[in-house]
Amino acid sequence: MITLSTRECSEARRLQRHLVTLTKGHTVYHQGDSADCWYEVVSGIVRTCHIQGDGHRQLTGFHYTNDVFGLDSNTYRESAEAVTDVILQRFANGELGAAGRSNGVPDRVLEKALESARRSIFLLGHRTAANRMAAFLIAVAERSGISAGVKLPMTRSDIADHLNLTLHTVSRTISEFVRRGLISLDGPQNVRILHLEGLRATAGEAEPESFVHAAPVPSSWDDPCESSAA
Amino acid sequence: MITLSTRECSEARRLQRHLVTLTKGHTVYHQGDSADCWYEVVSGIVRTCHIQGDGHRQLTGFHYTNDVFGLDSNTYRESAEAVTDVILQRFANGELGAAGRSNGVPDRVLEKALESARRSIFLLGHRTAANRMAAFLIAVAERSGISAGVKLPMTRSDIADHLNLTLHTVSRTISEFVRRGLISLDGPQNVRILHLEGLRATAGEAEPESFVHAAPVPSSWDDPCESSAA
DNA sequence: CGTCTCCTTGAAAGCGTTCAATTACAGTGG
DNA sequence: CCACTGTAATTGAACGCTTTCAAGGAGACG
Repeated sequence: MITLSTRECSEARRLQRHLVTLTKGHTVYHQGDSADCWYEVVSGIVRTCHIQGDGHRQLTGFHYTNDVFGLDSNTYRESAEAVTDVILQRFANGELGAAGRSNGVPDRVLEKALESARRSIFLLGHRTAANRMAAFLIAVAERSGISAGVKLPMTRSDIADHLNLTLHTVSRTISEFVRRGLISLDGPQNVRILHLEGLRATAGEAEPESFVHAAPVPSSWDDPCESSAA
Repeated sequence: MITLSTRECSEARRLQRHLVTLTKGHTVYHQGDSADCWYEVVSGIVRTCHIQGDGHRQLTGFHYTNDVFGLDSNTYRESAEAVTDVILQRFANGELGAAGRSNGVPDRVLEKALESARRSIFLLGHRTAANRMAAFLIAVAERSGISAGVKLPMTRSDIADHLNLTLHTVSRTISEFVRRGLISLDGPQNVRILHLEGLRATAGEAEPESFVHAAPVPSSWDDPCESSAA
């Protein structure tokens, strides 16, 4: 199921590997727990949540099949919960080096985690509710294969906490997309994308034709002093 | 000085390593360039910016001494620019494996990048302008050592694009903090933190227990820091 | 001294939140 | 089968924060 290079496979063999099954709504680990394992999703969806001091919940990611989560150094700074029934593969962290947990996690796993974090940053960077919601739908659609329908097994509240909006705004925005003919709904969880280009434009990711590559910054970096080290 | 383990050092020796010097405002690389190097900041501050299709600029991070940036797989999805005069150490990516660039980047570097990405997510997850601005000031202060004054070499516009606000809101929020006695300014770039606990509370990161000003927050903070809780 | 860039501030408009009510639906027990 | 219950989703209306539009000020530099 999991695709690792041969080198990574031999590394992984040294780790304790377990399959974990959880039903919808249950917790994989809590924020503040000792972070001695990380996980890869075999099937289902997991959400990672960070609770701030004032009680605000921030959803730092939805993790689908082959995604990894739980790569924290000391204690988990977010909790992880099953959005659907899930099967996970658990990996033990190597013993803590001087720099904290470091050994035993293959490069590719860290890269995937970094990739995932970046997706969240780009999502949150969109300005308006419609921007963020459209970008989110596109992201979910791309993960599921754009094909026909997109499933949203998470609640509106989950989406809201992921996009830093309220569930009301999420609901209203989805309704607005339906009115505009961008998508249609078959129940709250089943979305059909009718007009992908329109969604892309709404997300702010379409090229407005008008400007090619507005990068007036001079690339004056060929000449600066450059010296090789050690 | 870069601190790497002996194993990482031997790995790093296989890489091409160069020192790069850039003056304020110049570009390290552009979004869309082929991503064949990553960088570590030796001195100064670098910002990484992502430009969306509609022209909106998102600032994905400020990178201080010892921070790394530029760890992209194929082409850079953000550009990197010098906020101040900077000295960087450039590392060549290993040759591209089947999974894209993977070899040659030590675990610790990927971990630092992941850490950095998470900080951005947590920042953007704060709800209001005051929340995000306070959290940003605290983050910058912690990086610089809380000590006395905090320097903000980046422009208000940079901060705005990092927190997903407008420069007007950033400016107004800073002014409000001054009015409330949380900070004082000595020129736009020099901040002195007068009431760290108040800032923490504003960021939403204080425990609800220590919430004294639950409701109104009048502008009677004029008196500098003193007993906030009990 | 003029120009430039950056920062600050006022006023009005727009958008998202908050408060509040209604609807839809799954599960449960009569 | 149907009422009852609880959770999730939708929608309306008013409020308020952030943006937008507009103007003015503070330094740096030639």
